[in-house]
Amino acid sequence: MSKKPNMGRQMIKIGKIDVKNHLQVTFSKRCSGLFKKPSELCRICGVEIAIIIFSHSRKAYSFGYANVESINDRFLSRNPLPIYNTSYF
Amino acid sequence: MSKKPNMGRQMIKIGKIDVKNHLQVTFSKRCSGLFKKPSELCRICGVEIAIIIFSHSRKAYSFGYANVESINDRFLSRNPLPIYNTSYF
DNA sequence: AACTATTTATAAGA
DNA sequence: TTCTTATAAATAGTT
Repeated sequence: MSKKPNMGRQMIKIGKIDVKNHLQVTFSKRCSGLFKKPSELCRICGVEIAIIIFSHSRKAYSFGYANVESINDRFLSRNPLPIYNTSYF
Repeated sequence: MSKKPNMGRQMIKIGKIDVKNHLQVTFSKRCSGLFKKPSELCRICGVEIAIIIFSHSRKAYSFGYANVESINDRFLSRNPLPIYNTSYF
């Protein structure tokens, strides 16, 4: 049969992918991985995390992880919170 | 000398850590890891990503990754974008 | 903060 | 898009 062995994960240099199909696949794979860590950090350390992604088509995907304790805390304090810092724009 | 061998990374169950010092260390370690992936996704796939973390003390840490191309695009279109989706609160 | 064994994420291929 | 596999990357426990 002579199967070609799997090359496994390769080290890539972090830069813009120009092959459209490859970009789509990579984006899809990485997106699904992206949300695990914040979700875990929230559950482990009890912080709240929000992630916002703007795709090329300017669609906004947002994901939030929050625990009841800190939401309640914030609600009671009625302290408006900054959403963006200057680094964002 | 008889050094005890390092146990290496252990699998943890994802749940709230109650030991304060341990939590601080874990938060610190994971936070530094957390921002690499979005940053890479931005540079690889050319999307914009923002992350917001609310700590226990209600301090907000936000980090944004954006490329010039899409910022410019958004600026020109003057299209206001939703920041939160319903899952956040 | 550094080390390292091990788990987790993922690039390439199917 | 989903699975497999080899390997890169992240990290839990230790020092």
